[in-house]
Amino acid sequence: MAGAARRAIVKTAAARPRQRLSSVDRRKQILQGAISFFAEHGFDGGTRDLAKQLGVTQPLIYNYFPTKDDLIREVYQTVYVGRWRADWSDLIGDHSRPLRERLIEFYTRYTEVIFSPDWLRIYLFSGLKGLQINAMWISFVEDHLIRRICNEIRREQGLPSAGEMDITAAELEAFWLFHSGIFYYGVRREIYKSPVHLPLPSFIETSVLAMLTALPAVMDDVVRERLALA
Amino acid sequence: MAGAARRAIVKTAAARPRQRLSSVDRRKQILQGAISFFAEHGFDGGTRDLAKQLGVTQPLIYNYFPTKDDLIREVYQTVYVGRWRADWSDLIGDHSRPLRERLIEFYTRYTEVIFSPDWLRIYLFSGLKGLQINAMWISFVEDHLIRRICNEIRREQGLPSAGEMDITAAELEAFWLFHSGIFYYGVRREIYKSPVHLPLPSFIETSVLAMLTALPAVMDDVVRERLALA
DNA sequence: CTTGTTGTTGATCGACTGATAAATCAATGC
DNA sequence: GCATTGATTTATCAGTCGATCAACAACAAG
Repeated sequence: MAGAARRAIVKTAAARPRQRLSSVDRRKQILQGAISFFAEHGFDGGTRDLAKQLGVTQPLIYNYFPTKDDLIREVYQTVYVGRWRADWSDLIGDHSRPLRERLIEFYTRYTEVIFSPDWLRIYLFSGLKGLQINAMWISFVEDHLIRRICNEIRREQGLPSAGEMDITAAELEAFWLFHSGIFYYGVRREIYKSPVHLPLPSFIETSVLAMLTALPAVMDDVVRERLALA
Repeated sequence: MAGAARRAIVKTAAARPRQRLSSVDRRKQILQGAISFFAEHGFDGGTRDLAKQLGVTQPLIYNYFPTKDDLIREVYQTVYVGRWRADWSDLIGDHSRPLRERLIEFYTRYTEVIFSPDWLRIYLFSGLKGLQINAMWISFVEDHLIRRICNEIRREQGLPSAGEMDITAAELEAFWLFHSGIFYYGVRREIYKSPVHLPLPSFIETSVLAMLTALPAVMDDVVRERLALA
């Protein structure tokens, strides 16, 4: 009787009835919810609040993830490892198109992925927590993007390729200067909600122009130094 | 007797006796301790741990700061409002020295202040917490530094001053690109503990070179566009 | 309609949080 | 030396945290 009455209430009330999902679907739902929840509240956000946002009870989370840390680990896995696009490096090396065009397209694609509050906020949180995610992402960016782009600019300038002469520290840092500048545009806009003065496409165009003007100057400087030593 | 015995122990033992400081000194000590503590652990760090790091008991903190939020507010006040150097803008406008030299010196001084783990970590934490500190700092930087530097570069290039023709969106963002790039060097080094390829002085030199090469190019672009419209 | 499986919940534990109040102790003035 | 003032501590409260477990309920098979 109590059961019947309860069921009736449950069917009419706004408070939705017990939603019964398949094991895999529920797991996915919790993981996706956790991504946006931890992005907003940081990893110190409580599992009860996360459960409330998901519309389930807190112990249910522990049915799918043994500990909160396990859940967090999967969040990282999904957001970072899962969003790196393998074709980014291919795009950079596509000699059938002018470098300027390739760079603009690359940064358009790249920022489509990382300029989301989820991606940026979790990235910043994890950096402050001292996890190695950021250092890993940075070294990945350096190996798969920055060194390649430096090499393309060398090629464009008629300078020796990376195979013939290692990318120098000055070149790497000069490119990091630009790359970080673009990253930080996203942080200003998405995290600090600070007004930016150009829409993203124009900003990318301007940045690529600046990049392609400044890097050859730095390279000349470096190469001149190398030659002086030789 | 027990008192005397205790005093004797206390004088010799490592566990220090009840340190009785003046009200103002204790307040300062707690505030300074809070800066480094919150920088390391974030604002979710517990007051008990902070007290332990200070070598005092937890309730003592509440004798000087009514709530934890009050303490945090004073941390912000001390770190940000208190560390802006008024002479930075003067330095930039000192026409008796070449612009390149001024910029190198400015960024040397500027990074001396902000490239500390305390400053950077609290800055990043507060940004994620949604406080307005960051947006405030950014607009301060834009008004007191970036616009002035853009104006100096205009002057160097024989272009109309900011008074005659407003600094354009493209110029602002182009400069933000560099400024953020320098900021992020500090984040990579101090927060992510990621290897950087140049020591700071060389990095600043390279960045200023890149800046002074690229910005005129962007400006030419902009001015050409303006003239075409006129 | 009954039974078995399993997704889901309510109740609860111990540890820890910010905060309070009363007790204690060190220094100062007399 | 003694009393007073105020800095500091001990003890404690209510609330929240991550985590556990037995009870409950939805669906499928028989």
